[in-house]
Amino acid sequence: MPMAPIISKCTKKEVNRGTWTAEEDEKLAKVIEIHGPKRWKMIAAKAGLNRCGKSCRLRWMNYLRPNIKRGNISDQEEDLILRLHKLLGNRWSLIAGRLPGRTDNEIKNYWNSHLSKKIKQNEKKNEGSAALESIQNSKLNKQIDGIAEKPEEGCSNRDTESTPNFIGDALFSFCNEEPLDLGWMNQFLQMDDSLFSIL
DNA sequence: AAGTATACCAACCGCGAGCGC
DNA sequence: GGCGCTCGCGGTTGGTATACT
Repeated sequence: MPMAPIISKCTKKEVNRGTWTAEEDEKLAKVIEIHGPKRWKMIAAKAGLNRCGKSCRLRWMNYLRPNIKRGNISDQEEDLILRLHKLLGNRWSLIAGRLPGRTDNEIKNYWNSHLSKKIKQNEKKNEGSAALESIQNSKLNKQIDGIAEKPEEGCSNRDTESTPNFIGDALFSFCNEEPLDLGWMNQFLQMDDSLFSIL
C-alpha cells in the first residue's frame, strides 16, 4: 500500500501557498542559477522558501524560466494550437514544445478560456464537426497564401513519401526538435493536412 | 456607486512514470 | 520485486480584474 510522505504532496500545513512575491522569485532564481533546475525539494530548502519543491518547479517553469513569452498569442500561434490539439489532444506539454516561449499551462489556459468556447460556438453554428475545420481553414488560407512552395532547407534529404512510418517519424521529429521559427511552422502547416488524411 | 457576473490566469492537486537503493 | 523519492503532466480551483446591470 503506497503511502507517500506528506511533504511530497505539498500538503504540509505550514507551507506557503498562493501567489509568489518578488522576493520569493528572486531567492528561487538565485538558487536555480547555482544548482540548476533540478532536485526541486533541495532547491526549495536551499532557497529558504517555505514552499514545496513542486511549487518551486511550477513557478520556474511557468514564470521565471528564461525566454518565456507572455500574453498576446498571435493568430498563427492560435492556429498552430488548434492543429496540434487536433493531432495530439490534450497533450499540452507537447503542444507547448512547438510554441517557442509558451508554457503548457499558458496553452492549456488559453485553450480553456478562448479556443474551447470558440469551437463550441462554431459547432453550434455549423452543426457538427465541420465547425473546427472551418475555423482552421479560414485562418490557414490566409497563411498558406504567403507560403512559398519550396520545402524548408534541412528537410530536403528526407524521404517525403507519405507512408505511415514517415508520418509517425515526422510527427515525432517535430515534437522533439528545438523550437524553430516560422519556417518550421509553415512547413508543418503545409504537411499536416496530409497527416490528417492518413491518420 | 454598488453589486453581480464573467473572463482570465496563477497556482494547486492527484496521479503515474522513471529511477536508484 | 518492492519501496521511496523526484519529476512531469493534465485537470481543477481560487483570486483578481473587468464588464455589465
